[in-house]
Amino acid sequence: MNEDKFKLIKFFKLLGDESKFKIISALKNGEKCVCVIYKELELDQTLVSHHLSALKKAGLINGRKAGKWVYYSINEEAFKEIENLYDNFFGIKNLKEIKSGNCDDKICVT
Amino acid sequence: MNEDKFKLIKFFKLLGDESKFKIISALKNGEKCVCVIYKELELDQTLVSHHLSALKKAGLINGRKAGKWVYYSINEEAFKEIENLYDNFFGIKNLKEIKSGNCDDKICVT
DNA sequence: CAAATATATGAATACTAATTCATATGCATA
DNA sequence: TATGCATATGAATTAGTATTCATATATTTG
Repeated sequence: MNEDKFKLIKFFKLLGDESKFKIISALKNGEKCVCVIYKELELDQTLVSHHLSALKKAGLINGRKAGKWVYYSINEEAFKEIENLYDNFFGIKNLKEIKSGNCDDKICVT
Repeated sequence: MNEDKFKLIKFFKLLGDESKFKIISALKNGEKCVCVIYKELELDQTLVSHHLSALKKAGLINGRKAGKWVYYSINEEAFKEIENLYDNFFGIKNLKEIKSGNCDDKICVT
């Protein structure tokens, strides 16, 4: 489906940014508050905040507020979904044997 | 390893572009020459050419020249590698149970 | 060889997204 | 309540990348 394609593209676009990738990596082993994340990654607080809000908006992470702090964690369901979508689209197991799509066929012939 | 991280990020960045994503999709079932690709996707020849060269440079596709034509195909080895790297980094199977990384620990305490 | 076709390339332009900057909000506590 | 810390937000700036444009190269064919 087409929705799926865009979900995947969006996921790739987000994770294709080094800062966001690092943030997700940092959350792999469980939730962390913003201050821990940005100190750990040596990134600006405000920058991390922007990235977090993009990741949250995309549904890849969850936020939990506790007092002064906000704890972010990976949304495992979202990752599972992405992994399924990926398998449908590109999973190596789905690559068919080479079929020729050469220029003698109807699309390319002049 | 760090090399691996950058390989993954690069992959995501490339596939995060809709045109490149479509091109890879178009190659799923086997090699195609440039003219088939750009007509099929209704994209400019020169644009497709640029994207193909980026994908090739990144090692995600192979090119085979035959007369006037150049046939591109997915580099399955590269995809396998990426899939392994992904599993190591984010694979849902690798996500640990929540461990708290809260602000009482040494990093965040003031 | 001349003309046509397939592809590539480099520079110009247009976009998009990341980063920074200034500042606001909310909560905790002295 | 005044101060300080944690986080968020919006605007300004910067950087990076996609797309287009003009053109070059290679190959095939009449």
